[in-house]
Amino acid sequence: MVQKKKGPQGGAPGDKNAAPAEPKRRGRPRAYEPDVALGKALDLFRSSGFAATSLDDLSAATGMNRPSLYGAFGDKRELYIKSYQRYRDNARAVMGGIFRDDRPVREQLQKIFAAALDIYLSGEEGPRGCFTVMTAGSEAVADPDIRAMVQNALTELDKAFAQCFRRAKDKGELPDSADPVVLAQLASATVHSIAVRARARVPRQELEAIVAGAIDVMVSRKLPLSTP
Amino acid sequence: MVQKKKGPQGGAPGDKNAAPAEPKRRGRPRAYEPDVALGKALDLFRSSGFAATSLDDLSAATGMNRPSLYGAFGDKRELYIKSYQRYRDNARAVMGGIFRDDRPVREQLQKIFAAALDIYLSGEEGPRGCFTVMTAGSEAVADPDIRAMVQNALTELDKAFAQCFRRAKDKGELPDSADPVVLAQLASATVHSIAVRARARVPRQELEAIVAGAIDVMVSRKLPLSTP
DNA sequence: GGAATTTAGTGCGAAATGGTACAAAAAAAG
DNA sequence: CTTTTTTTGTACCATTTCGCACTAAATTCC
Repeated sequence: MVQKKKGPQGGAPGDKNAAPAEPKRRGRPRAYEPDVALGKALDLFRSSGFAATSLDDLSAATGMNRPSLYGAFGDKRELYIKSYQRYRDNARAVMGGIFRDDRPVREQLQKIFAAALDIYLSGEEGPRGCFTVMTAGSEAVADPDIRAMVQNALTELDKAFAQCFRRAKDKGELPDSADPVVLAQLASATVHSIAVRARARVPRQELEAIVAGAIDVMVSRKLPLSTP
Repeated sequence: MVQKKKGPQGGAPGDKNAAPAEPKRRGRPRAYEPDVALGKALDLFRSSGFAATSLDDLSAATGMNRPSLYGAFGDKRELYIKSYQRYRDNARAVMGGIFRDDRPVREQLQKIFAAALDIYLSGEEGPRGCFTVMTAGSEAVADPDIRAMVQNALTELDKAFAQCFRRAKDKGELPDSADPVVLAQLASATVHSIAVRARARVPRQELEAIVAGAIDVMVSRKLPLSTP
């Protein structure tokens, strides 16, 4: 039993605000919290990929035995997909906020890339990179459903960056000649690149230097000041 | 028996120029050509990755049975490493020439990216992307030897691009403000990005558009003509 | 307290996997 | 022709892997 035993979950009766839709389970209570378990599964998949992660590994990491795993999430592929969706949900939650709020582009880009680096470099046994990039490199070619999710993630990032640059251009932070879509693709490419390098254990400092250089090129450091 | 049966390999006696160092094998002749077999193994690994490729798959693809595979290349990991080295040798052969010869940067970049796209989009059952990126996403975190090779590949590309931009700057094709190292990182990032997208089956046309946009930003299309 | 319901946990089984032992085969050397 | 050397191909083994029956628990409803 790996996971923390769940205490009485209801709290005071009539407490509807705490956990959404947890009325009164009927049979034996679960010994795991699905959310926690899925997080552990995601960690494993991010470290080792789909094929190199066995159900036994997942079972050990989640603290659920295989039948429970199966009952809760379906077979390995479904678990992978659910893990990936969770990864994306989290990424969206983290990045979305930064993308949304209104700052000078340069500052915004810095925050976005820093957040990406945090995601890619986290992990107890080495950095784990970007799960989208990893999935593209493994399952995406052969599995249409998974591929669709990857494509989705890629275009979503492109679009977020594009909007970011479009707004900056509207605010006069970028020259008229700037093409938001092209800049967005460059920004995405920088993200992909640091994701790849992170998996190769390139030190954070180097990755930050790459990011800094890329930002300088995308939003030319020396434009709004003077034209020599 | 999948591979073409090898004919009498010597040719006329004294023919030393044909195959280098093929004197006179002593025992039973091999039923396969190691080079061809390694190529097939590489194809498989590129499509499915290390973990998802079984020795049976490799045996079937190469036409060698497992003991022969083992005798010729060692265990699965060694075979993977040799496959990767072969991939890199080939990539170097293709790209190296383009990097070396002396052209206007813009033209040179176009040729480099086109060559990369050819490598990434080839493959009978779908595009196979960049083996370096794939390996970074799978084996590189846990296996130090493999990781070292990946790091090597990454920095080699960075350096090649950097030299390319440095030369262009010397020739006056780039402004003094241009930083060859930063531009090189952007170029590498573009390569990584189209590699990832290729695996997600993004159509070639889109990838070419990304490349075109990136080139425009790196070597500003409208600089040598006028400064508005 | 007892029925119903839901989960946990053991354990089985069929298939696949990586690796190897061993004999038969094919060539050169003597 | 016999020996030696090298490779092939079959067969095998130990382990892992995925998935699922089936029983034992834990909880709610009556």
